[in-house]
Amino acid sequence: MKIQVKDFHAEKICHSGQCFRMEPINDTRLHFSLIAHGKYLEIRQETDGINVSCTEDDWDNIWKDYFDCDTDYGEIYDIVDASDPYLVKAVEFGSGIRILKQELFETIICFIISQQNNINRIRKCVRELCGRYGEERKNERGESYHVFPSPERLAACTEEELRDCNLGYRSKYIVKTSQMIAEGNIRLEQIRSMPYAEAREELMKLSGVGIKVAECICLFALHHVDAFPIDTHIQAVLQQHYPEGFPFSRYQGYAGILQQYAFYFDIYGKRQNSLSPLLFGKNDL
DNA sequence: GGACAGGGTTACG
DNA sequence: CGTAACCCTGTC
Repeated sequence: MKIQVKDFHAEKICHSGQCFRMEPINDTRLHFSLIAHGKYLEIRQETDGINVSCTEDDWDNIWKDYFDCDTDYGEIYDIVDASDPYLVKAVEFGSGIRILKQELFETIICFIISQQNNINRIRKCVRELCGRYGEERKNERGESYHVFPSPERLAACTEEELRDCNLGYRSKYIVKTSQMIAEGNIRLEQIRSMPYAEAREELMKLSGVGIKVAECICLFALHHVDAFPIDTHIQAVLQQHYPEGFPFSRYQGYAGILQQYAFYFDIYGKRQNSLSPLLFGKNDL
């Protein structure tokens, strides 16, 4: 099914570090698979939108919102301070990145895994976790895929079992956090309806969730767009380009999105950076 | 081939 | 409140 949508760059989204179950198909740069909400989706990049492998119903009920398609990301360019060359460049470089609305439990676990870790390895860990503990299903072509495991399933794992997924010391956090959620001590339903500050505070009660991970969960699952996770990259950016402080008040309602663009620019924008398997550019579709 | 770092958090002192 | 320790793998 063909979807007309502006400012949608599948490849950049895939590598932006906010999601870990979207992958290139056959190392292409235009064709991607994604597993979420128990479903398998393929996305093909077109010049004026994307082609998706789902029914119209699923697009309307699931994916449209998942990709935040009701938000006009073109607005971002208009509100960025034209006299801030760093941000102008970052936003230009990251154009087409959207902030996804991912599932809460999955996002919690993925970002616990993300600490002291890099994107490729996070992907590998998550793939392993899903392969072992996620329910198996078949896509339209009869190929099997695994959905993200339930809190109950992960709560039943021992720390040692999870270590086999190369999770290291994070295994303990994942068992504990899954147990807290499965036993109902922390209620995800409630967190979903909380305002940003409250949700962040509640998330930090989970084992292995500190301020940075909580901010990531707020931004990439709960769509609190003022969340502003500060990792080592962003820390360096703030020090280098905003010694007087980042103008948060100017960018209310956009801080998280700008953070994501800055993060992406910092990782891939410098060409000599070996992390970058590809050279992205503005006209690089 | 060993050392180091990779989107931090916890548990100490 | 600052800082070591946590685990593993890809990279140089």
